[in-house]
Amino acid sequence: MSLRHALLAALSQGEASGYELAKRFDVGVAEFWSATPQQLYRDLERLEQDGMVSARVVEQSRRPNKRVFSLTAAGREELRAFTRRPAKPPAMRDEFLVQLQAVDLTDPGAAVEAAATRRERARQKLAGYDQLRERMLAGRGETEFYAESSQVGPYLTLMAGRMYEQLNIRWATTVIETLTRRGESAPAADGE
Amino acid sequence: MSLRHALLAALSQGEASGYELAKRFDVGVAEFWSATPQQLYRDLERLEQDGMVSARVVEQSRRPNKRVFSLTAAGREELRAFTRRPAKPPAMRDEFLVQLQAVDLTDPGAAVEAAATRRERARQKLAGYDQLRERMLAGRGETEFYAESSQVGPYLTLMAGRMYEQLNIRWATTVIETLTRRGESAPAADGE
DNA sequence: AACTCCATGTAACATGTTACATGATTCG
DNA sequence: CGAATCATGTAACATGTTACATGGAGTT
Repeated sequence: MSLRHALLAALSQGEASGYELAKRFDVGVAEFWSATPQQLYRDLERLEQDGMVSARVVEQSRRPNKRVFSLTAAGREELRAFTRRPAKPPAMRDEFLVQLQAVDLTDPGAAVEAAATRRERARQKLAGYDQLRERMLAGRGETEFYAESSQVGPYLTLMAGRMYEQLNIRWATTVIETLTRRGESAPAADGE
Repeated sequence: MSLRHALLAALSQGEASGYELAKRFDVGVAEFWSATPQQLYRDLERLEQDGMVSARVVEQSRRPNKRVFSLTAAGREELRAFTRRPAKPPAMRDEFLVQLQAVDLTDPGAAVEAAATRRERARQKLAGYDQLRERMLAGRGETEFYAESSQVGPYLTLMAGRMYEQLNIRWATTVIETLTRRGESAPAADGE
């Protein structure tokens, strides 16, 4: 029961429609909680029924109307209560690591390609995060920012995302180099 | 449908019982794929029905008997096919990051504590990984190891786990310092 | 004319989590 | 004697994923 909380946390940064939240969750900011659009729509419904968020229809001229959600007092209270409870340990699901675990019984070429894909993805994510960071800092240094801003939370989670992608880049590079070097010296493990 | 593949990958390192796999998944090695014991038992059943693994009952003297699972030829083939398919992007679920995202509207004290817990956990995981690493290297240097071993896959995933926990330690430290410094200068954001 | 973007949803299905049950053995 | 460890499971429930549906506006 925790996408609900992720949604509340996202809405604590300001109101948004389901579609906008879907983009945030699918693409970028929320590197730490993944969800598909369908989940969002479903859980927003439920949050509304539970009185945690309220929806307001915004009519648009040459676009479909949208329902913009914002936190209610109850929602804010629930979010506060959540932040005081101990957090569950993080859970990861990484198919590429599963594939790599079994690399010794396959063609390492596929793994090298997959690592390159991973690295490229990480670079793009990192670039996105860096832009966001510039916008948040708005010309100030980190120390100034910490003193002035009321957005320390989002900044710290953004830093987590940045560090994570930097790690991905470094690590993927190691994987590529290691497997490539092996492929050269040993003539590849063909068959069993 | 991918815990199945994680199980196949785990079994590619040698046969194991459900209970043993549960420990690997719950505690340590498989930092990159989390699962509860119940899931494992259920999916092992299914894998057996599908002919991907075969079970062998091992009678034990002063312990309950156990069913030890190993890959069948079909299972190994399925695993190979899986490693050749493009991997889905990784998915993370991290409650602490959700809490931190909303830190600006709560007491930062709870977040500092949570960060300290996270750091402690990361240290313990890292220590476990380091031990495992020593055992894998068995006195050899990395270069030697890469040249000799048929366990490059597990080693590389282990490295990913190590780097990830090192990141956690560094990042949690930043969070603690930042929030503590803020708590000193500003007299804490009480109420709204 | 075909395609992408905005915007929201339903329904069916697959996975993951929690609570509970069992029963012997070893450790303090 | 109570707790932890080994070892496996069932059942109920909560979440997450996939496929499909709709429909106007702008873009190539």
